[in-house]
Amino acid sequence: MLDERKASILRAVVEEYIKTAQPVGSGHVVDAPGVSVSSATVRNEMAALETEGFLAQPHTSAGRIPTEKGYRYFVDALAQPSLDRGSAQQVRAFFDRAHGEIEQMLADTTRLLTGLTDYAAVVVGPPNDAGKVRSVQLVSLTPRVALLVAVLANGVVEKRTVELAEDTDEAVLLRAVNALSPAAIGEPFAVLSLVAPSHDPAVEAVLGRVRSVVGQGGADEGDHVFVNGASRISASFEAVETVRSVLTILEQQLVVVSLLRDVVDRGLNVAIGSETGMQPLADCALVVAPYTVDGERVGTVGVLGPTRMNYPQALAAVAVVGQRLGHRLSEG
Amino acid sequence: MLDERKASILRAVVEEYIKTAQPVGSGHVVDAPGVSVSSATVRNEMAALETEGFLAQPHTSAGRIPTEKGYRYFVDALAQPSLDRGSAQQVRAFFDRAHGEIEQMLADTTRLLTGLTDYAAVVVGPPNDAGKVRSVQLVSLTPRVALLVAVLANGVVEKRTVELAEDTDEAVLLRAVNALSPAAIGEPFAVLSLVAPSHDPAVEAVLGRVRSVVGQGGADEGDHVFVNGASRISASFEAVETVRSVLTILEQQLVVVSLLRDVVDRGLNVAIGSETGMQPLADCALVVAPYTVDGERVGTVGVLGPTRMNYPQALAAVAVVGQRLGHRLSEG
DNA sequence: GCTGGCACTCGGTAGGATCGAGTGCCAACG
DNA sequence: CGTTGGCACTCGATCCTACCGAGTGCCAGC
Repeated sequence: MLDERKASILRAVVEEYIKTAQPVGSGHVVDAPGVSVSSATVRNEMAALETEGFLAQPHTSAGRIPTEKGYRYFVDALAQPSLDRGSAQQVRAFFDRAHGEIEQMLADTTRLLTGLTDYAAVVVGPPNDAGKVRSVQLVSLTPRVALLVAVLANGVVEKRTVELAEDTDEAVLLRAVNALSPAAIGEPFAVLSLVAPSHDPAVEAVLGRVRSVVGQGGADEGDHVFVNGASRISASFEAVETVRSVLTILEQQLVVVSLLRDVVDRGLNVAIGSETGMQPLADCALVVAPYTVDGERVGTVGVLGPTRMNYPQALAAVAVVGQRLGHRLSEG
Repeated sequence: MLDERKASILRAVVEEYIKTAQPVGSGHVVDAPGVSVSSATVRNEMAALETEGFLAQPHTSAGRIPTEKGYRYFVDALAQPSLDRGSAQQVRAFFDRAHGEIEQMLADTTRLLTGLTDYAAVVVGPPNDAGKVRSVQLVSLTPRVALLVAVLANGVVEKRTVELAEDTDEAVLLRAVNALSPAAIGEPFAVLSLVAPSHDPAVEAVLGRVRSVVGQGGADEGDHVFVNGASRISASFEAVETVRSVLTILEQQLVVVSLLRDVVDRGLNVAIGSETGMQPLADCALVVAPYTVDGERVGTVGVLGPTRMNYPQALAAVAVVGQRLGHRLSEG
């Protein structure tokens, strides 16, 4: 815990550093609110903050920059989320006219977040076992290939190609659907892999294929992730090397999903630097918020930026977008 | 047209520059195949190539680097596509085990191309009017929202949310589907917007919504684009500013689609620098190949890298992947 | 026409001086 | 005793200069 004055100084350093990306000297802090002492006193306090681990010096006789611990204290105790009027308006407008297909909407949500914060945005959609199956269909595409299409109550459409024996005709597909529908409707999608065997060998051949594709599809692509604004990463960092490694992370959907899940599971809404658990994100901070549909957490929205990000704005944007998105998906 | 020796020198300069990213001096060219003259002669020839516009000097007394015209000549006359054994094997393996859902497969194809070339890869999928409708369905999600799901013969699933009057019941949806199916099956998806009016006002209300969402959906999201390997862009350029502007382009799907379409329409398979028509891509080259399903061009694959890209490899990779992808989609 | 030789150019690197923002410390003050 | 002005000191950033060397253009001779 920091006393009032130290807290004010830390806040001033963090805010200044976020704005300028330059180490902050005692001279720049003296006229910050809550700091009505001389620069010499500020220096003493800053030295104390350094030994306590909140600030660091890039080199002797330079200003201070916040450490992860400093950012953490700032986020926990000093920053209060605030969204400027224009952004709030933008969010409202977005969700007022938001309509249409769920995936499209989640993708558009990443664009909204990118626009609000100028950082890369991530939205993890509802997992495919979140929605109960509303409809199952098998559509023949070619003589040897059919498409299994399942519409879930939350609007997600799951599809899998099903390879068929050469001589499978439409009637068999129809019978297969009739076997699948009662078993699946009202249940999670994954239940399709447990459909009971059929007496008819032709139908059972189809059901066998269905069981296997339902399982395997879920394994490697269980969640739908949407990423946007990767180009903003390159605006946040000087070192091209950093940019490359962060972009590489963002391209790996599975990594992104587990990263967000991990952070949310730890009960955090901000992960700073090493708190992300990923070495390439050492200079990044991740602000996340889960969103709920009918009281249940079904997904996450977040933004990824540099550790020196505008936390008040990012926190507010992520929070309000998560909340509104949940609402929007709840009402359907 | 260049004489044999000039061509050999140009080839040597381009290949060397692609490898090293350093201006190439006459000394590095003398022991290239086809150049059995002294460095003084090479200097004379290089000076000639410069006045002819194939080479440029970053500054006096530096080596030469290729101009766009130089790259163009190299691509047109000197480069022959070649895929190393390992890559060819990789492509074959990919398409042998490729199966499953079309969108997933197109996305995986971008990953394949990125892996082969180490450049950003783009795949434009079949437009939604390329496939004939195989099945139409209206699935009720909530009392006021239904989902229109159309499965096309090429495996693409088009979906639109349809808002309903409060009192629309399942029977009405069923009647609406019965009106839609005969009109649409065997026709392009867009035909759904022309479905004949129904006598039943409740059904007609649904059809009206369907007509409007079919049209509007197609307007802003007609083509499916898949981009991958954006992080490779940051490995290709030194200047973070260049990286940012190229990434920004790649994020705009509509821009990417029209860029590729434009290049293909001009009959090119390579667009170098300003040939792309986009100022931010001045330092980039785009290698594309259309792919055909049943003899009809339905999409494009491509890679985007620096102008000093490995053209032989990129040309070969894009060509073979385009061809194999077309095959794969043709057989279904 | 090709080649070796040569003077010249000019970016890149290294060393050195200077500048200034910022620090730590200390003595003095209320 | 906490606060403050003063001061010596540090060290990255900037600028200048010298120098090196890769590379060039040109020319005379083969």
